[in-house]
Amino acid sequence: MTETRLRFPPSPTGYLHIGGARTALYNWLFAKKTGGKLILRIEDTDAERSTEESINGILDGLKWLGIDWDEGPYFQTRFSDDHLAAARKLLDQGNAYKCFCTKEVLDAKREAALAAKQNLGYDGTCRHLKPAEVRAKEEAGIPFVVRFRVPERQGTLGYDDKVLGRIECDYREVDDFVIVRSNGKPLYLLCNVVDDIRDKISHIIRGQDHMTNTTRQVLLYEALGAPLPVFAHIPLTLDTKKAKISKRSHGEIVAVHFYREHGFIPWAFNNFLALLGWSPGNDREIFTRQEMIEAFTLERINKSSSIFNFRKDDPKFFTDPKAIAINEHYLRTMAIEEIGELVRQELEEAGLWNQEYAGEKRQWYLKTLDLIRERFHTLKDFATLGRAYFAEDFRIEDKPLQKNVLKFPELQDWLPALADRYARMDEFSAEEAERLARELAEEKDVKPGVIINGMRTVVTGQLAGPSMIEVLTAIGRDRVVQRLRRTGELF
RNA sequence: GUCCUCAUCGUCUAGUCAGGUCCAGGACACCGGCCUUUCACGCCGGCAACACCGGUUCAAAUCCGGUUGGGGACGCCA
Repeated sequence: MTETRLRFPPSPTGYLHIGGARTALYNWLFAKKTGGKLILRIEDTDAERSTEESINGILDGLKWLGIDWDEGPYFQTRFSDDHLAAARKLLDQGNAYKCFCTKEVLDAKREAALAAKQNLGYDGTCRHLKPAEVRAKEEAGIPFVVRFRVPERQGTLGYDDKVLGRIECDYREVDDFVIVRSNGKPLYLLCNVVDDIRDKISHIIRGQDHMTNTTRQVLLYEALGAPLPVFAHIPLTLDTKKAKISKRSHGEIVAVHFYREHGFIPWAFNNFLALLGWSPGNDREIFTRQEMIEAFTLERINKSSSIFNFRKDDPKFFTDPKAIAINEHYLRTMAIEEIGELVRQELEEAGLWNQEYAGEKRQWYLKTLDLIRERFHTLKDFATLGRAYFAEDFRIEDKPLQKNVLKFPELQDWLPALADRYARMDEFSAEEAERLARELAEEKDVKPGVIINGMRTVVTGQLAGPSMIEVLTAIGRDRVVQRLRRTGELF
């Protein structure tokens, strides 16, 4: 069997969004699974909308996700000679013709058709122009586009789709489409096919929004004398109102960089994305890279589109709850050393990183992460909710402050007193520290919870957290004593 | 308007090709309980779906037809 060759061809007109990322992921998975190659091709033929910034954004997004490619990035505009040669060939073969209809006229016709609820396609005005007429118009300097001449055949054309099965369409339904602009620049439908032929692409995995393009491109392959690749049209991701997600209407929430900035673990996000339109056929949902590569097949991609279930302005779930759940799963189960690396980046960004965490304090660092990761949702939480473990300038949240501290003014005396007892201990052990706390509660005739919860608030700033014993050892005697002694400042 | 296409819990989905093992399984979310003098994790339990109508068949989520609903495309964008 010859090598499988896949491609991911983003147009650099904006950031990488989750739909594109998922398409890239599926291509990547299939390439890896079949031992093939993934080609990255930047389709920048739309000069007006393509930007350098966007190219970098897409590359960064893919790198963050860990989707690597074997060839490229190629830039489509570098191959315009190939595209124009193909257009020339089609023109010479009679598979294409020059069309002198102006954009204004076509737009007007389209608008009229839309208003009259008529068919929208090109009416073929220039299709039957005689050679002499063409020559005359050319000599008169009238600009023209090159249109593909859809064969006049009975019956249907189509292709076998790996996801959807046989797709067919009547020849009469396909309008003559433009392959070269009037400014001489080739268009997507043509460029895409020419590049795929040159790059020897064997499998095209792309969104279902390309289905009508594929129908037309099938004709291009035939006219260019090239074999058809395997097509797999994957379902689209829609928003909760079942509209196609787009950068324009949804903004940041559908951007890959949003998830990087919100502390997602890259592979966890891939794992979520993969499940949006694919399943292994059993109840398995969590996969390592290797496991997913092995499990992935085109046949198991879903036919129907899925909904990206983010709820705008939801305080608890800032994106699809399942995405967060999967991220949490990885956060709790990944090897602590790996988490350590990811959190290191967060701490560095927040200015909380201490080089000793990689050296003599490494054990403490990893143990602390392991202690606090249980109730976190994203990598960001280590630097925010977990700030008290790494710095002194942590904020005491208002809710626990009210509930656990201010409600008991006596704590102003009790907690510093407890701090003194801690300071006097020969050896600071968790068990003994807890015993002393309970002893104090008994002396003052209050429930231990008053002391313990007050202490948690003062020491960590949080309403919730690991058991107090563990917190004490993680933060360490010196810092605990210091913080308890300053309880009065909170009143 | 035309063409293409899809249809199982709120969401992601298993089951559909090879009809019976499915009064439909898992996950997320939600609700309740256990654990925990915090909160979570974990564990246990609960809620919740075969779009509709016909046909084929001893038997239909599964096959066929239609209806309805959803999505996509119809650019000198990609």
